[in-house]
Amino acid sequence: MPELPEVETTARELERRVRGRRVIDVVLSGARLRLGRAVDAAGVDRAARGRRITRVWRRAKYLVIELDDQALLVHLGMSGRLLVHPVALVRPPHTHLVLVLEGREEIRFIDPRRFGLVRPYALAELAAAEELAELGPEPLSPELTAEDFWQALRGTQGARVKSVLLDQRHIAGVGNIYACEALFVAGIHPGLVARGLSRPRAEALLEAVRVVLRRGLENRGTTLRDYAAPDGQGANQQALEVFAREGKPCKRCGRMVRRMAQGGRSTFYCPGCQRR
DNA sequence: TAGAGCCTGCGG
DNA sequence: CCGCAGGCTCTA
Repeated sequence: MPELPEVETTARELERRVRGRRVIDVVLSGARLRLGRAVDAAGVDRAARGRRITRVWRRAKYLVIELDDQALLVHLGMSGRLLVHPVALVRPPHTHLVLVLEGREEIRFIDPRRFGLVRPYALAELAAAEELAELGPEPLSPELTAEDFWQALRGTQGARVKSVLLDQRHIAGVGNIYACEALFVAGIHPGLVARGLSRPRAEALLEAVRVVLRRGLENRGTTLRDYAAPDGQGANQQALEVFAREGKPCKRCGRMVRRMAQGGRSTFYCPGCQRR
């Protein structure tokens, strides 16, 4: 569920709410998370218990909760949330990690589908973490130039442009919603072979990615089902042009928005506004 | 570069 | 009951 704007919103709100607080207890559900792998319970406990939360930040769709010289790397998968809640004995189903803080509040990681990830790292080892090793550039960073992006597109084989946007090795943090929205804003058909995009169209696409991500951030993310940040739901759903709007009229040209399958995911697009 | 698989929950 | 869901990884 969560893409760059949702994860960034979660990071900012966590930072605001819990930075500087000490973790006095750690509770794990024991459930297996991503790929059916067990969470390193002893490692998580060691990394968090008794330490102070010094910083919370985002890289791609990963969150990093820094605790002094330790860190927890967290991915929300499809259905994960990180919430701040008053301490309670009874917690909602699918609560897989709780960091109990001084001050009668706790951070809860709740993930019904269990595609998420929680993994402890020594802060000094984080830069070499396998999860972060192959990630491409941050789309909102000025260090990513249109030229770089165009070269990345040109370096792909036969991949469609939509799939390339989802590939975290080329550009990090874009998911299904914002990929569809960016292609609409750029007027590009999702089925185009990425390698064949002209330099001006590549530049327009990068600009569109930035526009939709910034808008998503301003709206604190898109809540279609159950996404929520610590301070509540997002508002970006009302700004969506094509995503989840199959059969509805395009807001720009009035033609019906279509849905097609690409790589096992749904792609929403307007056949009038998005050209090959 | 598809497709399956990992999971639960919801809406039609 | 079936299909579908803001992700990622491994396989053919």
